[in-house]
Amino acid sequence: MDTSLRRTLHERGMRMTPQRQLVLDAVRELEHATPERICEHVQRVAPAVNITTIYRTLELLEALDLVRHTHLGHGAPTYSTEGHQHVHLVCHRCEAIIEVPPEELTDLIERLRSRFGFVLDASHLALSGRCAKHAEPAVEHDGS
Amino acid sequence: MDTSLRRTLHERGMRMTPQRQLVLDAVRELEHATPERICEHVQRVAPAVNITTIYRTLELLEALDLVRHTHLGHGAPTYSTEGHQHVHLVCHRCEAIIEVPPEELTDLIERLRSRFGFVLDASHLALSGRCAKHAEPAVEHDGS
DNA sequence: TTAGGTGCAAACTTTTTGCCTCCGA
DNA sequence: TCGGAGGCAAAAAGTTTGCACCTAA
Repeated sequence: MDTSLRRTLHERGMRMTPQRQLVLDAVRELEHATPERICEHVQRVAPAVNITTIYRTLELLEALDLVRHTHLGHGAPTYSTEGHQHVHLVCHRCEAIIEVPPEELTDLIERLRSRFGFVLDASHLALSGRCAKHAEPAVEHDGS
Repeated sequence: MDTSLRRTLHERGMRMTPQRQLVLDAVRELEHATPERICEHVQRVAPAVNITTIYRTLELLEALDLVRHTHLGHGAPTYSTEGHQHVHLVCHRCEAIIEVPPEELTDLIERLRSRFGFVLDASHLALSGRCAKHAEPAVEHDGS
């Protein structure tokens, strides 16, 4: 399955290791997992794996574009893979997260690419705003 | 200028204080400032103000919808106000940030509101992806 | 036999908490 | 004089670094 990972690593003088495979697997299985959670997951199979290795491996996998991280609200970032495609609408009044299909962004993606040459990563995007329940602002801004 | 802030606080049994005014002013002046930078800025005028107060005040102002935070890349979040309107395209291969006018999002905002009741906060949005220079992925994903 | 990779411990950065004091309504 | 607010110190959370050891090429 990860022949291409092994090859990519080898091309760069790096090695495929059980730890790297386990971390990648964990990211794929968990989706939106923090380094902490990934570590716990990996340690169920290989208890000796250290959280330092998790961080180092996540950094590596991200540099190889195999995983990506997002800040959903406060706290630790969450990691996911391209396979996990959707957009997150994060309410900044409550902690609600609405997942919507990436098709909502098709037009925007096209526009950003043609105008700015920017390739939007729609595989896991977090957009902040207010959910239906909290649509009204907390403070009315008057003209004073 | 911040009569409305004073009133809002009072309605909730809270008080207007010099610290709160200074933090709000700092966020407005600096734009995209980290808590650290805001603290330094405030301390130029009032050296005794503690970073704890910065954090507490930012949390308060955010709850009142007067400021908002965004994660631009790694590291500490940055705070800004509604007055600072634009969208950030953050390249996750380099640290480049392209600022584009919020009008690019008009359609999306409409769609999210009508379909999901979600009010997107377009005042300072960070979209991650790859800039023109880094448009090609680091690893070619083959079918193997 | 050499360089990459890992584990471990410690350092570091960023944020939160507890507690005491101060102060305005 | 009561409760909100801020300062200070310590703790907690999250991440990085230094270093020794191990191992696959």
